[in-house]
Amino acid sequence: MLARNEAPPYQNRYVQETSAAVQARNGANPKDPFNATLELMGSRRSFARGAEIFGQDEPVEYVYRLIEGAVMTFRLLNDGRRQVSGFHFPGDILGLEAGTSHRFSAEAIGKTTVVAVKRSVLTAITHSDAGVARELWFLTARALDRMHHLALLLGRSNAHERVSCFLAEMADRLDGGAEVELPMSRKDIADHLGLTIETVSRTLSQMERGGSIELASSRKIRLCHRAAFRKMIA
Amino acid sequence: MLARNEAPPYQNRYVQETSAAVQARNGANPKDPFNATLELMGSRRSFARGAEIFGQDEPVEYVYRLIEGAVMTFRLLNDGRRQVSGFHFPGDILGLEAGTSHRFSAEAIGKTTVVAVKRSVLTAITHSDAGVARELWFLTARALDRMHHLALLLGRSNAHERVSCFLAEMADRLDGGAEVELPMSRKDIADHLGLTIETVSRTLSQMERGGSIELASSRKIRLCHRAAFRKMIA
DNA sequence: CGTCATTTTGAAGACTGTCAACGCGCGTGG
DNA sequence: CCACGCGCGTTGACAGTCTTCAAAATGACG
Repeated sequence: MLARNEAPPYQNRYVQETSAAVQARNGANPKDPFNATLELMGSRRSFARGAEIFGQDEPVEYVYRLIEGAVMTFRLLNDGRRQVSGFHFPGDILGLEAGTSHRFSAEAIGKTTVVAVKRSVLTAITHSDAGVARELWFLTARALDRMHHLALLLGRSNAHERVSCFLAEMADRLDGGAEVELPMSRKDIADHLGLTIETVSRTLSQMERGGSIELASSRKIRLCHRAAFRKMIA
Repeated sequence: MLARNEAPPYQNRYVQETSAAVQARNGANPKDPFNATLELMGSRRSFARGAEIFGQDEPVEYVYRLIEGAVMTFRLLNDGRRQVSGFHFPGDILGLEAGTSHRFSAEAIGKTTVVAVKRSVLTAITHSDAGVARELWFLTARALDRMHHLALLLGRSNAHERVSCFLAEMADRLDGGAEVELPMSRKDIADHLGLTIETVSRTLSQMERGGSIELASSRKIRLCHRAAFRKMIA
């Protein structure tokens, strides 16, 4: 019944996943070799709210495993426009790049703890350990799948669908039952969904008036009919 | 001076790429081990215009290397809305999935020839050959980078920027100098850019009136100031 | 309790979508 | 050879959604 046991729509098509990939999504499990390796070789670091973990175009020095808190990744245009590509939670791997520079920035939302592993170490391992190389591939493929989902949302859905889909996703990830405590601001949500803060706010208000959600506070949202949210964007 | 030597904006941040990845982008080079492997193990297949190469949610049987023609990949919603995630040209790898089912569909645009390689064979190799595993990772990472670029385009730019960016990308890929011969229809472009065919058509007409392009025919477009297109979405 | 950031709400406007008609190119068949 | 139908693309008028601009309300924090 727990939210974490219900795969988000864009993930449940993975008929078969490596155990490590599953564990990476569900949180720390020191028994699995891949994440155990990360934990062993890495060192803990903490970031305050708003702190940049890494920046776009910077060389990749570390790969991060998120232990606590929340992180968003995004791209910026020179005129300030921002596209938040995703929100990341404990268990997620961050900054895993095949190239040598980061293709996007990562910023802590609220206080965040990570385990940082030297990318060079990880790379070195892939030369000998094909299992690790495949694991990196799986993680990247999952990120790619999410981006396909986001592109569909951004390109072919309206504000109501975008917000619904976002809430459904957060409900799955944040694991608070029907009650969702959002760590990010309206601006962050808007920049993720390709909307403005006003439209996000208005849409949430309309949804509350329509009875599909309840806004305990601006960040604490109760989804009344989760199934309805789930099938929003099949 | 050739278009192929000018990396598109979302690629030129790869400070370092494997040689095979570079060759995969630039077209057939039988000397590189990865593509040579594909050619050796695969068999040629041809598809007519509009033919489905593989469908979303189908099990992954083959991985394809595009030899001739053009292919588009897309996701569909049950109500018919479509998001074209990308257009693919000779040298590109198609249908490379980390999971067991395709996350999107692929359809031939015009007559297309591919080399199909059993995915199981490729997978088997990754267990022993870490180099191949890393190669698959690189290819997936490049696809991911493109999707980030697309998300920024879909989420944070207007019709004019989207079309400009699309034309710049096609000019780079199609390698016809300033003259671009588009293989895809207005509908395909619209579904890629999150617009309607009318908006795409209108935008192109406006660009022609503004002097930035010339429409020799509806599919043959001449870019007058390519640099201007390049920096549209930095 | 005051200040400032965040969020909500309102009104007006812009951009894109929708609906509809027309033009063009092309293959088919009379 | 030309009429016709059909798919594709273009253009116009209008409508709708979302954005922009503005201001009030709420909440966090010293």
